[in-house]
Amino acid sequence: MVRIRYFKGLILSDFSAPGLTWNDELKCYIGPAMKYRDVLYYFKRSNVEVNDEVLELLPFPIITEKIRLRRYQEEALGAWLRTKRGIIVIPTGGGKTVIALKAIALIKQSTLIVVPTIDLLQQWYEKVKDLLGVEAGRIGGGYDELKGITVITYDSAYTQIEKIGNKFAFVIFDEVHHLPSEGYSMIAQGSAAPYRLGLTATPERSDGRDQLYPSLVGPIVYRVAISDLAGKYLSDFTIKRIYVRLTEDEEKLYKHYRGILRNFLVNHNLELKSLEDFNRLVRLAIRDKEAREALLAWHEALKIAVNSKAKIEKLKELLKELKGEKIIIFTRNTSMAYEISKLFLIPAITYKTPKQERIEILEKFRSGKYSVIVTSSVLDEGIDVPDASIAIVLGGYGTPRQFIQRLGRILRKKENKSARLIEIISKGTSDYNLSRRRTQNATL
DNA sequence: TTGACTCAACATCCTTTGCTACAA
DNA sequence: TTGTAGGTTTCCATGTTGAGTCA
Repeated sequence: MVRIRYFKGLILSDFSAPGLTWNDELKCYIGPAMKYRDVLYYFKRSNVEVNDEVLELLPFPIITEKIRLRRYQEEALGAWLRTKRGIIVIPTGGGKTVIALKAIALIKQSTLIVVPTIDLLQQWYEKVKDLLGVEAGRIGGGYDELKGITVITYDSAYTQIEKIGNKFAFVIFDEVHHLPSEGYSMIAQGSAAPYRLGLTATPERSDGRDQLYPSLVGPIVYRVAISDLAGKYLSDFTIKRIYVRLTEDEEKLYKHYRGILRNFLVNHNLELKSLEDFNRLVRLAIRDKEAREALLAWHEALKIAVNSKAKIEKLKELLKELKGEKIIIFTRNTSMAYEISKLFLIPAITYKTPKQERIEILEKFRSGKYSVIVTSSVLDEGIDVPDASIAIVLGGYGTPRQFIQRLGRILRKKENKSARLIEIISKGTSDYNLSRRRTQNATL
């Protein structure tokens, strides 16, 4: 007979099993709690009797479920149910939440839902009430209620997982692309939950840590692309690129800053061909004054390219042409967002916008009182943004994730509506590269 | 309870051009 | 003179969030 138990995010066992190592202090074999399912399976397969004291599950509430899934949602759920582990990839607006709620109704065991923002905490709380007929517990954003179905922020889960890691049989990671980061991955490791579901529209990470998914949650078990749903469940869409040139003054300044960078690289026999090269430059800049100047010059040049005057001129034309349409303008820098806000008298939302003001602006955008808003990257993810028909991208990162998230903002299905994403790009500059990087690698 | 503040964590951060193939 | 192996420092700036503290 082998005894296994839970202790502060770990699983403790009297006997050895794959994934466990001997610990002198605790005088037993230990491993991360996420190994629970494998360890249990290993002992059972080896015909070893187990005294299992790991889980102390919270009671599951009585629910009244009334969810009807679309066909692809059924398929996604079916794929996940085969192993009850893994990630479902569905575009924004494709209805990830209802699949997860249906899964909760089928599993019927205590469930922890991990979300990145307080906005999503509230949205999930409301959905659980609406579609399962129970009040979920909430942890984070000023709440601290532990219940059979609990919604928690990643930040709170990170600090509390040692305490609650054995109280849930099922854990759902919303926007699961956050999970592999160094700190947050501890949540998955410290949880003993045998059933795991990850949800996202954009699983790929630029740091390559998406390779950790199989061990933390399970592999991608189902994936549907935007183009698969466009026309039927999401709006049809078009993507248009408009190229502009820097003004003479901007080009002069741009070349000046790029020259500083280039001279430094040439003089020091360096290249900027990979992210590693770039990080090397960053490390150099800590001590070396010239390297620091080169890096600052790189920042300045990028700012000129991404926020060029020609883009604002083109935007002016577009706003005239698209009068009456619901438009979200996306920028890379907050300064550009505020400049446009001032110039065209458009409300701006950035991370500096107080919460109440943000709610008011979005409400007026929803009701149609505002037809155009400008934002940096706060509205990319995690906030319930009223749908628009046109997205104008003036600047952004080189990541496909941001591109797909922004596109998702205009794809909510409406009758007779075709969505349009318009990118304005400064040709012959690093802005062109950023745009190419984000669109080339995006699976649409 | 609210608001203003600080702090820690997370994310992005690289290729600027010559050539070819292909679609409009 | 040229080549190579071997560690180490989680980061120039900017944007964003949640949590905690204090008045």
